[in-house]
Amino acid sequence: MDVRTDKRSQILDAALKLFSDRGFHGTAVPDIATLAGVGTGTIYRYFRDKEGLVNALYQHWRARFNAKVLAPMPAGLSPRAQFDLYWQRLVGFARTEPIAARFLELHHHADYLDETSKSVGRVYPAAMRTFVRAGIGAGILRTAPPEALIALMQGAMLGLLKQDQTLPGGGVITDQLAGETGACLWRAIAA
Amino acid sequence: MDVRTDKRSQILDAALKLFSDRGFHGTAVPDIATLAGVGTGTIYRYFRDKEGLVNALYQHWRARFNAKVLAPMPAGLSPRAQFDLYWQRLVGFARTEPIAARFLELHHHADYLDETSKSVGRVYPAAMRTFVRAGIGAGILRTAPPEALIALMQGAMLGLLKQDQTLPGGGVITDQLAGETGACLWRAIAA
Amino acid sequence: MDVRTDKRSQILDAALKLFSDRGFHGTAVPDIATLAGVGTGTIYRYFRDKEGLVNALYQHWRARFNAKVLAPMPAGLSPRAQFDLYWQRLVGFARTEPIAARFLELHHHADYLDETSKSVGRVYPAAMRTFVRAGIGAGILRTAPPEALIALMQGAMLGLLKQDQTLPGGGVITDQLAGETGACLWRAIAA
Amino acid sequence: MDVRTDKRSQILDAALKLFSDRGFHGTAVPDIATLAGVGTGTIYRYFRDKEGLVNALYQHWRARFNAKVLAPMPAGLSPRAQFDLYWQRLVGFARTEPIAARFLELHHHADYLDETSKSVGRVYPAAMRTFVRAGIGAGILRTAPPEALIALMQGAMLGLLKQDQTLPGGGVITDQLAGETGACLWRAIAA
DNA sequence: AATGAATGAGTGTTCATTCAT
DNA sequence: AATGAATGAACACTCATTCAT
Repeated sequence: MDVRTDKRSQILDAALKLFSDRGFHGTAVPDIATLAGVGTGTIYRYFRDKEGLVNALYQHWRARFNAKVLAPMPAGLSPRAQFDLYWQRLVGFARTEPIAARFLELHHHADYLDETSKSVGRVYPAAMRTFVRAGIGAGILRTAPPEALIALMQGAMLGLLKQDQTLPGGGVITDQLAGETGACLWRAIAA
Repeated sequence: MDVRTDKRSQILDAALKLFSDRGFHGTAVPDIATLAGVGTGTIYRYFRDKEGLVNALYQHWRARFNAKVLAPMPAGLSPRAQFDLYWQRLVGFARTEPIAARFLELHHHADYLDETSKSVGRVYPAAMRTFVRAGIGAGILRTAPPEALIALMQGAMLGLLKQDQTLPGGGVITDQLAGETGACLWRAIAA
Repeated sequence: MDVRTDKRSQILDAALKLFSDRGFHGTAVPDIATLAGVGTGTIYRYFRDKEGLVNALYQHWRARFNAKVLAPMPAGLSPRAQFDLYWQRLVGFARTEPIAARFLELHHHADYLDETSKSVGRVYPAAMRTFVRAGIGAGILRTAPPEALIALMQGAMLGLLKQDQTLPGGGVITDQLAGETGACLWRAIAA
Repeated sequence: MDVRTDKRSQILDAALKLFSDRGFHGTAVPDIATLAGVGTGTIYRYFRDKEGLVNALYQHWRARFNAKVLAPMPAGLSPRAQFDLYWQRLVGFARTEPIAARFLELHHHADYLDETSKSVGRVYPAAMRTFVRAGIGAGILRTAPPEALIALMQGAMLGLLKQDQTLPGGGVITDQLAGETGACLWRAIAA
């Protein structure tokens, strides 16, 4: 077990939890240290400063999100099956990593994110735009402004997340709920 | 013009702008005073403290939002027309008060909101739930978990708002975009 | 009595004493505040930061020193009388402002001094160089490398100051001591 | 070469350089370790703590200085020749060990020096005092307060050192400059 | 013996809040 | 009523020192 990596991830985990609960400015560095079970100074051995920490955290989770949701699709899937897989991945991420999902949403476009973070953050929206445009062009998706379809797809996920957070402990996004929402969503955007 | 009321709203306006830009913890009280054109101390004549200010602000705008979106519907509207009116009001609020819309979304469920704020914040979700349940019961809306339909309705708006914020100056939610999104949304949730 | 000016000079006085006792890095800002009888935060209302404070202090005292020592000489003085007056001014400054004299010596060429400070700090050495060169050219001062004469003039003062600091409370530089040292010094440098 | 001694002197060398550049409080212990090419913890195997290190350093160099400058004079030298030798030794130390010379000057009377350091530091001034008093008594030096003559002798050296530090790299104290300064100085103090 | 990762007391600085004017 | 200078608690961050390896 690599100790260095170990402490680093303890810090990242603690920061993830606190930042997504209280926001960046609402979280004190010593609180992160305490939750991580390390000394305050230790945080500064792994990250340049508090901003360096959020950025590392953002890049870490945004990259994982991208990897999971934008992984290559198996060839030969029908458009509907493609959509289902995409939706399933999105829901999967939100369910296995609800705190990270909230963190990513909360810190999108924050002004303490550096260029690298912003750049990783642009990957997913860009892929969405490409996907939607292609779908409309191929006559699979409704002929409507891409922004409308994107708003619906992004929003459906946000809507589920928001409700999930309302309940203590979350865990509301059941298979059935996710499936039904996906089905409705497809009906909204399909041609 | 009542001077007292005048200063109070100058403060509320300044706070709205800064809180929605930088968040609660990222905003300094003296900055609010400067932007409002009043002395720092003056803020404490109108509000108990910084938390009192956000709560007043939240309650003010949440109430206006509720009043606008949940206003009584004219009698005799078809379900579809009712939905259109509701959607139109939602979009209307987001377009005439984009900063307030962002503020409300950003501060939903923040831990510095007091019971009154939380209570006002529950009115709209509750109304949505009632509306959706009634719609399903009446066979107008799709037979699906109410949470799914709510997620779609809430989310569609959030999706538009998010894209709007991405662009500098916003203003992207055109009549056409709003209309098309509403139409898709109806298709998603209608029976 | 201008309160603003008052607090500012209390802070400058406290900083002068502590910086010249313990050096820049050895002095904690809260200690300055305590000695000045103000809150810690108050220091930052008058000075950008700790460096801003030392620089203000340095410029203040270096300017006073320059004004006193380099003030225009009455016309018609013999070279010897000119030298005596200059020496008298130098000793006068060291005696009336021993702490400032020590502060100036201690912080000469410190790397936290900004360009303005360095620039004010160059005035006196430059004047010395000019004076010495002119004196040599006029046959009044010994024909020797200017650096040698400057070293002697600067050093004589430093030598007195150093001894003064050794004794508790200082106050050793009596009129007689200053006069004799000046006389010897003149013998060293006169043609 | 004894490894233990070797590391110890690497540390002393690094500390000398940094302390004379940035002062005691301005120098971080890990920086000393890095410059010395040893681990941070190693410093604490050779010295109790940071204060122990400065004190060892001060005592080391003050002792070398004393040994060099106060070494017994060959018998039978004329007063003038004795003075010349003394001055030559002083200049020699400043030229072969400019960093140590600066270090000793900078840390004279610092409050983190312990009794031993202060005691070693008193040897040279005491010897000076004895020498000057004897010279005056013997009619060789000017009849003037000893403090005046000491101030001139100490100061001349300081004056040269100060100018040397002003120039990048130093090395300004040429044989000629040192000789001329010494000659002037003798003129100042000789009877 | 030597290390350097880890620590937490201590630093410089900010900012919510007060209060004399 | 309105102010903004003043405050000190709380923050982000540093660094002398320790200790497991």
